[in-house]
Amino acid sequence: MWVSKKTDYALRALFTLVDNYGGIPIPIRELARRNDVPKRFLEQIMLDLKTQGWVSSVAGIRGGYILAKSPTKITMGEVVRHFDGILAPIECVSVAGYKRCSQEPVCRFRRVFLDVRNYVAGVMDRSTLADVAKISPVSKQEVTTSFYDGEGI
Amino acid sequence: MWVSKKTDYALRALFTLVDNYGGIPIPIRELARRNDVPKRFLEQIMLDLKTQGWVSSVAGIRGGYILAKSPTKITMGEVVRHFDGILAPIECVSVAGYKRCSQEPVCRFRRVFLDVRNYVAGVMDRSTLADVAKISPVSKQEVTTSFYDGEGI
DNA sequence: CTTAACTCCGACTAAAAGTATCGTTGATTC
DNA sequence: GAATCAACGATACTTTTAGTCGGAGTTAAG
Repeated sequence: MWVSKKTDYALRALFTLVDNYGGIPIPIRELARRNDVPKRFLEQIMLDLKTQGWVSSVAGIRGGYILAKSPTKITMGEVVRHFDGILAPIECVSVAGYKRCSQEPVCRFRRVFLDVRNYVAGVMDRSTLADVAKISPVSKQEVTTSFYDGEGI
Repeated sequence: MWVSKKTDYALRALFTLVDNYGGIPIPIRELARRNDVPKRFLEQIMLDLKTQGWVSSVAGIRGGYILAKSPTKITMGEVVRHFDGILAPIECVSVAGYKRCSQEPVCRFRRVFLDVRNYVAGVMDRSTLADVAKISPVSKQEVTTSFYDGEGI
């Protein structure tokens, strides 16, 4: 698994804030409860999101968090990349975390990973929070079907 | 990065054996040297590949490893999945490592990850070692170009 | 029949990453 | 000034990663 819990939790909180965009601040306690995230851990994460300028906070009673930026201006790619470093499956095909590999002149499977990288980056960077917020949840039907398109995963 | 060094090293060794398919055994020392992999670590990995039935070994002097199965019968997906567990970005869209998530009925970004999973699984399970062995190494030119197709990664 | 070059096997370890928890302090409203 | 928040830094526990090590068993060649 290459999307960490931290990213997962961050996205959960962000989408709650997207739904609430323009409304009154939501306290961490509430964000944690609604999204089934450990409150103390979410605290850390929200602080991080704030540093990134994606959310802003109001202290004191009646305080909490709101989205600081339009959901059309934040992409899935930015969020995942921020918490997990790189989107690429392997460093030799990453820009953000590129590392030279001694085998580059002869490596053949590198192209396969490059292909994957390009697809993932494309999807992630094209998906804004606003876009994704409109998506309807994946049904069990749908998952089961797609699981057996290929050999599964 | 979600492809471990172990997988990387395993693939390097496997492609050397693919090139040598039908030839005499290659000792670990040689596999390690050619592919720039720590010998003692590769030892472990080769043993694992043997258990999987992908390679077989000859003990004693003049011994070493050969591919035990046709390169058309081993896929990138099998290898990566064996060492790294799952191909999916997150457990809730994986079969091999599926775990139920409390947010499934309301989660919207899950579909994005499902999309990624389907693509990755497709590419990986369709690519046999024989197919990939024919690929020419990625040129610097090519990488630089594709890096800037989208926003990079 | 010994020796050199191999594989095989289990245990071990060091470092990093992942997943949190805790104790306090400071801000804000009622 | 009491109640409810966020802010901050430190600490802790677990798992994964990326190896290393010593020695036992196997085989071919001289």
